[in-house]
Amino acid sequence: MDGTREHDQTVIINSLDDQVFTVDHGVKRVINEMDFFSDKNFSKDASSTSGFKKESKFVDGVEQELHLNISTSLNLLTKNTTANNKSTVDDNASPGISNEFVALKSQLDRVYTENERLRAMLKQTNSKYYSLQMQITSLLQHQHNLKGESTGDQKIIDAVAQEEKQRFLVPRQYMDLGQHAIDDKDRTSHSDSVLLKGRNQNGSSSQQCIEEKSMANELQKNSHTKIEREKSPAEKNSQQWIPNKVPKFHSSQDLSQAAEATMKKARVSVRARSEAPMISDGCQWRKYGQKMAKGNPFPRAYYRCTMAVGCPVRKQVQRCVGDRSVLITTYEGNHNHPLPPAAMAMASTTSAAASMLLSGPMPSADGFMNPNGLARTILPYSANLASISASAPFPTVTLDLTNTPNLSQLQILQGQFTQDFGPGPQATAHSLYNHSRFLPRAFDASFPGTAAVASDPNFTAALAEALSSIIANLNPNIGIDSKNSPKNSSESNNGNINFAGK
DNA sequence: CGCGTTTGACCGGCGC
DNA sequence: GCGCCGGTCAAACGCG
Repeated sequence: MDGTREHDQTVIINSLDDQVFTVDHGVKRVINEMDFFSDKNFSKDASSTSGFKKESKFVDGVEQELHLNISTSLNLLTKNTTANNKSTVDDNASPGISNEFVALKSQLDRVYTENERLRAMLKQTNSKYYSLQMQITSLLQHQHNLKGESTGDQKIIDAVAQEEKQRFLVPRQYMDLGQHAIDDKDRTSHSDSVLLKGRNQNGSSSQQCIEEKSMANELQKNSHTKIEREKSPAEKNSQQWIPNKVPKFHSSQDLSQAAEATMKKARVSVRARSEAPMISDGCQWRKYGQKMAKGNPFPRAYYRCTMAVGCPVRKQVQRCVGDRSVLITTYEGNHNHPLPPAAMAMASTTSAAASMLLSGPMPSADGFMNPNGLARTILPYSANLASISASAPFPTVTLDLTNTPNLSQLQILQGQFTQDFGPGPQATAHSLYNHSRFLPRAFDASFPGTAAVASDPNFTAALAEALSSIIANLNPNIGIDSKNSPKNSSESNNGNINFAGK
């Protein structure tokens, strides 16, 4: 019965303190903080995850190596192995228990198969995002190099300007929207409804959302107040951090600059349940300030990215006044440096969401982008997950990861897509279909342990990655300029098909 | 001693 | 013009 002892080791996620335990014959041991974005979790080298190495031995005849994240899902899906925090098979099991063991084994086999499928999905998604992020980074760096090195070459400048102009054609519309939003408070309040409806089902939903919107608006408002003194020489040279003022633009060149500035000022707010002071997103942050925000008893912490000198990315972390367990993390700016795979997920999420916000092809009859329509169209299946606020000069997309939409909600998505987008490219529609197959599976509340996973901040961050994947697929303008990298763009689509096919 | 955090001061924008 | 507010700075402090 030695083989059955392997079943005694299970992984339990404590959704409250984000710690992962192994249960070895009833002895609970804390391994470490689980981080869906850490290298080790996505690494093929399972041995690097020292704490989970023992998970590798599992069931006879089944591949032994399991990744942390998959192991987590596995055990969460197998309530029989986790529900009681103890082994379901005794070392001295009688023959009468053998039937139960066989049943458990078959169940584990099924679960393992399911996890294999999920693992393939995760790997596919992760690799796709890594690829996309690297393309974005290289493109941005290439553009900056062109700008910086060829000040005397008017042709290159013009080419870059032209490229920028095309790239930010829609953000120009957004600038109109922003001004429009400022000038017309009625419309502003109307757009606010995007945030206020269709959210949490609990009683604090409105308060939470209002608080969140307030924070986002505060960010946006105060983004104007960036002052020259904060810029270090390195930052000035790198052009990565420009004052958040909204200058008046008269020429097309100014407009492109404005669009670029707007692009950098797009904000992504992530709501996730976490008892930890900060969600783990794989980046290195340094705290540079803390303030008590009006109307919120919890302090707001200010962090800046320290992975590279002069990286303009900043984030604010604050607890929701309505629900203390909800951590609101607001990201601003784009990284000016390559990111480790561990940080790629959240960075891709925020980047994709910001890109979606700023480059979404959302023309409307009146010439303005309707933020409601934007949210409804780009995020047709995630009405409870993402929302867009355009009530301030700088847009904010909010990823609400505190909820787990039910299956019925997500099953509507496909229909909504066809309705909103009409018959689109086959690859895109296919990828949506695939995602819609993936998401309900991930969110299905009927799955044992899903709620616990969903409440884990790291899981929610991983969920954000999946969400951004969908967002990126729905919006072909996101992430990379297709004309610059048609091959990769094509590969991306193919990847989606493969993503679903497995 | 170096690095990160804390915290009071300072700044500019905005509303009245 | 004044006060409020959010964001940032930078000196002081703590920790390894």
